[in-house]
Amino acid sequence: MIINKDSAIPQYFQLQTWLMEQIDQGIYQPGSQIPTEKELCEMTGLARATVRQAIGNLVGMGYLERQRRRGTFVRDRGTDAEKGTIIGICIPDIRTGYAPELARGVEDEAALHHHSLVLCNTDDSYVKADHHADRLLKAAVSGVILIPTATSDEKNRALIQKFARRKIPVVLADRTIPAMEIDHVTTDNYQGAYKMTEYLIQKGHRKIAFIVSTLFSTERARLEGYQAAMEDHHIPLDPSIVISNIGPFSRDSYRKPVETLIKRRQDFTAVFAGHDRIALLFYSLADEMGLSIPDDFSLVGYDDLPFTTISLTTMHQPIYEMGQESLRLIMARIRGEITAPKQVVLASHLVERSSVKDLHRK
Amino acid sequence: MIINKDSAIPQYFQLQTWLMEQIDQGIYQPGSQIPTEKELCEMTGLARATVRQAIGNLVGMGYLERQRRRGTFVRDRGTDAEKGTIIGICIPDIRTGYAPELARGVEDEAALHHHSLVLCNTDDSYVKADHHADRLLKAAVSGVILIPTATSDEKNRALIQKFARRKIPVVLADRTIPAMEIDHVTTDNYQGAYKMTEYLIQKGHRKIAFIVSTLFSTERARLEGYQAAMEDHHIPLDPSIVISNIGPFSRDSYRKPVETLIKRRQDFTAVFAGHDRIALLFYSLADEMGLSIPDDFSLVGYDDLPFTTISLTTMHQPIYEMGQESLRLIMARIRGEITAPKQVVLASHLVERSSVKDLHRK
DNA sequence: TTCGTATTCTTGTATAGACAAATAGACAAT
DNA sequence: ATTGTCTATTTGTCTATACAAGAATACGAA
Repeated sequence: MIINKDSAIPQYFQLQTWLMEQIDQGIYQPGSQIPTEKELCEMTGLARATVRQAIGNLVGMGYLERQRRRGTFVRDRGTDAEKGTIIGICIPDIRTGYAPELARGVEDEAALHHHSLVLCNTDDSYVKADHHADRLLKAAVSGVILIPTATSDEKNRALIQKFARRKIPVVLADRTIPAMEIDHVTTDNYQGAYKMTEYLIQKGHRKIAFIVSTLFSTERARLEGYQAAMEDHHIPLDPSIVISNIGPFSRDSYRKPVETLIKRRQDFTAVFAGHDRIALLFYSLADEMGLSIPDDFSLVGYDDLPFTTISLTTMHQPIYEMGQESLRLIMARIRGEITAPKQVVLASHLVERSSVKDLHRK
Repeated sequence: MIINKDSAIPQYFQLQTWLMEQIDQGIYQPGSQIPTEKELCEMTGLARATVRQAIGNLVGMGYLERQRRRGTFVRDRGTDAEKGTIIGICIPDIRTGYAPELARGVEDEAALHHHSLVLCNTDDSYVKADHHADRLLKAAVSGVILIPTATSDEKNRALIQKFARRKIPVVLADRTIPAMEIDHVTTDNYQGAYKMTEYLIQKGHRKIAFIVSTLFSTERARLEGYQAAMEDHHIPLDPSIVISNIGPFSRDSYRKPVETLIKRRQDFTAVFAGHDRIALLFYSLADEMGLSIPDDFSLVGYDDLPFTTISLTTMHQPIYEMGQESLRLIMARIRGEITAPKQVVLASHLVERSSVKDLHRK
């Protein structure tokens, strides 16, 4: 019946596997008693020590629980539900940009379902991300929410592969990797930038400077949206006021290009900053140079970070919701509720404040 | 010799314990081979099955590793080092104040030693913190870094007790609990506020408004430092410009008291804001009311958060280092390197920017 | 009915012995 | 020098048996 004595598979292992199947299939319900050792001996024709070995292993694995004289029972909380699921999150830097908001969204959703969140800061460096990956594997996480680093798609793929080999699902948040079939949660950056550009055009701006780093899929999409909007409105693109060959954002490294751009302000009437932190830098440097926004030039950003001292017109991204969705997606994947790669795209909306001058009503 | 056959303690257990002791004491070095089963049988006079039971348990516990034909070896990485230690951190909100900087300090130090950090946001609520505590216990964390919530000391103590019952050490970061012997890492808020107040006095200010929430040990200490400095300089305290009976900070709830205070600006020349986020609110509201700092009144803060659009004179707190120290302390406690409660107090320093007017040189 | 005691069942501990499987190491053949 | 073969050793798997310990249950006395 259950045990094949001629099989190369050890008999205790056969019994162990069979018992696990019964439990997983719900034939032995959590909390209920499984047959006694003696009964299992009779059922399988094995010696008691062999039966005990199988049961002993399952006890060690958290499937069963033995009680002297009373019998052996299926553990109420199955194996990993016991510890609550642990999810890893790899973000560039918890201190900057939208990372805090995203992390909070993920964590709130995780707490709601009694999961735990392990935090990793990559600083957009592949090497750091790789070390974190090893650490997350050691900590036996059940899934990973990853914001791809500012490196080649190749390396980001390798990183994901590292988890895939251990059957650990990965969900990309915010940024994506081109030509890769993988779960991800983003906003429609192309549409967002398109609409923002149209907004500026509608306000009478035709010379619109643009600054992003093409290292990131999000910012590439914004660049494309900007270009498409300009073309659709038959406005010639001026490459000299489009800066895209720069690295990941830092105030220091962006200072020079931004300063240079501001000095050339006779060539444009508005600046579309790739994200709010760049826009903030424009404010700082404009202030230093004795200029004011939107009097000397108009400015828009992207993200809608919670700044309180400036009044920036920007594209609101639902960062918190993106975090929540990411966690929901990874949990659905872990539970095997979805099989095909799923892409969630959230809508953004324009938040009009006072950093753009309407050129029509001078 | 090793085994007492008459003892009530099972013989396999005696052997198991003995082997663990040998390993812990380094008599059997990591990576080295322990005696073969046969040898152990001869050494102890036990049957091989009994010896195997002891060894089997130790293999399950991660102490030993069996290799067919080669022998049984002491595992290189001892038991919990295997999975890396998991540390929990409970902070009010990862999005606000110094929380991101603190979390980053903790995480960097943790990553350096291959530990993992589980993030919990308490929103300064005891109920949320309590739920997080249950979750951290389930996740089997080895230690917890806690920022006490804005509730009674009683409840915060109960929270710590919850961990203590499970022998999980807790380190308090930033805030402390009065009359409690527990590891903590703080800065000297009393001294810091004292020095800051002296700075204002030295700049010619005598009517200095002060605003904090006494729910927090840090802010209480700052209030005391302020009062002591005023008294030491024989300046009478004016209770009408000291606001302390307010709850945890939020822009909405602080808006009214701050506005009211600003309207009474004929009663003071400078405001000492309990922390930078309050100071930032002063900037916003002053701006709304058409006032400017430091022309209409001087302002100082506390924390030195990385604002880039205002130029606030403030007390720099080494938040990042506080995070690092917290992690070092909890690890030392976990490893049992310290026994007596240890308090780490880090130094702050004044950062002079341009939010204070020197009243001497009008 | 209630309480204490004896019985019985189930897991816990322990022994003795056997064959299987894998591999280090010695030895032989190429 | 390399390769193949054999042997001894060590862990892996398995059987059969025995008694101990603890808990549920049945039974009998108060």
